[in-house]
Amino acid sequence: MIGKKSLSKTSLNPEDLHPGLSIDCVIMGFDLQELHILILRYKNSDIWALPGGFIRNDEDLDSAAIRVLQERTGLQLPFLHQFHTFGDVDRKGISPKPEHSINTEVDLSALTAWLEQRFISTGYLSLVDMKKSTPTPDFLSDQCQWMPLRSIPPLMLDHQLIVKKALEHIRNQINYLPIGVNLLPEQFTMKELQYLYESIILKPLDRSNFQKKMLKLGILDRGEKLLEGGAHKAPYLYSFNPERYKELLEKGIGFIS
Amino acid sequence: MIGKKSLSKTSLNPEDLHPGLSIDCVIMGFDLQELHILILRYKNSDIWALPGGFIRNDEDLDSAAIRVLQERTGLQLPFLHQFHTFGDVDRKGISPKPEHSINTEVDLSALTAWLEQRFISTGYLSLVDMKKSTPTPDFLSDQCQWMPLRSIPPLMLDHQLIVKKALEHIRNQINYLPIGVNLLPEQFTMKELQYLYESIILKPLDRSNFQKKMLKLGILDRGEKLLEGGAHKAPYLYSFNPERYKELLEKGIGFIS
DNA sequence: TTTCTATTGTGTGCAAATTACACAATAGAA
DNA sequence: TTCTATTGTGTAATTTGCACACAATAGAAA
Repeated sequence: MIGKKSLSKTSLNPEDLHPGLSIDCVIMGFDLQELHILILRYKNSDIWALPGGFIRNDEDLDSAAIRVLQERTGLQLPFLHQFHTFGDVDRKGISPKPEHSINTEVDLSALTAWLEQRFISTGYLSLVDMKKSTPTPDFLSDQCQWMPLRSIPPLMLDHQLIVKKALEHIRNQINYLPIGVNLLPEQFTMKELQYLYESIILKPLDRSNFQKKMLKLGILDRGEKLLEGGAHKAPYLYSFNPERYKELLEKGIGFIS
Repeated sequence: MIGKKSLSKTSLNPEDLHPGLSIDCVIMGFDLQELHILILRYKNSDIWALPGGFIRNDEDLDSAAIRVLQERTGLQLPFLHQFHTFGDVDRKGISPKPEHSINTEVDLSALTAWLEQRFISTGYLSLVDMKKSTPTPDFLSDQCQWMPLRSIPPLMLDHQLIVKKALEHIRNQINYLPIGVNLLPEQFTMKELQYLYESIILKPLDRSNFQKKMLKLGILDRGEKLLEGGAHKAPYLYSFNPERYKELLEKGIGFIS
């Protein structure tokens, strides 16, 4: 390696990076009956973008995605899944450019040139428990926050399209992705689980039949009653049975038909 | 553009290409009750590989894939679908290197260096009518031919994995991909259609129920009797009704359950 | 010509899943 | 104590899936 700086977890030296390719992550969470995604606001601007990053020469594509996920959410073992690679000619010019760098060893003009090239970008979908994640901005941004899907602002480049594709992917793969386990907290009510699925397929589900179907799958353990709250019969708290859940996912048997 | 050679359909000048990224195509056909894929044998070697190519700077990723498809099969409007991007660190060293070039204007050492770099590669699945395609080798190979899936030789790099992923993809998306229309000739018997699906899911289907299901979907037009051949009741020849087929694909309703 | 054989197109019965409701149970509010 | 909203469960009608039965028939065999 002849780079200005030896490789480290935080280096961003173009010489150490795989050229022409980036990663964009659609990080999904669920709260208040709504899907959320994590987005960044670039420094001194109103430009919002998906969390992303580059692939180091000594790193697998998947590892790069895991690293980006960890850096933005603080999660050690995030669930993630590659869904599409975006390669239109006009994917160039990440904005804004960095005005200064904390790391004085990095060549700023080289970095700016790097950020201006055309990038083909691989999209990764990640499903996380919002409450366990700690959103952290990257070196280009000064804000990183959860935003409900129906109120995300315009995004940089084709990031809107990437989000759309991620949503199509999760709908397509709804019976093969660990949606409940990753998006819900340890304990949840049947209604929360139903809202989660409804927010994905954008269609109402029959409460009674949904409940029976989920129970019949055998993936839920029933806990104690939920006491506080509503002026009505208290619902049970459920949790997933990890083994049965995993089994079912592999077979890909239907949560939703 | 300052390249040695102006851009043309056939140029392979590293300066004109997007760095670090390639395309690999799993081109599928169906014949004699078996799935086939198109593979290349590199010049003066026994090394087999998937048809692939690079992305030009003035070209979308999808367009590059279409171009590769057209060059290898001669088909004008091939069906193709991106399915996964392969990015492990050890994906480097396309072999063998070209010993000489027909195009003397291309810098051979630059080309060799280009072929030695690490490539991240996007996989495309294509479904074609074998009888309408004319397999054509590329500048690195001297053989291009259809091979039944169960007898493909060892392939370069991780191409075996790419084929495996393509098969998983087609199985996953079996109800959303235009399998019949693209893989079968204009007219076919119900049995041929059944064999096609069986060769994909690798499970036998009940003939009687399969037939009724397909007819009930309303995507088939029934033609005249097939006369020649077997010493038994002659089967009808069917063809797809393009409009109904397209409708059904969009809704994604199940050919196979 | 007649009979036989392999395969096609269609029918039938039963089990399982889907769908649309009905209803009793109950935590907290009135 | 009664009321209300919601939960957990039940049930009947319908659709779908699945295994197998059977008549029709093109060509081969007799």
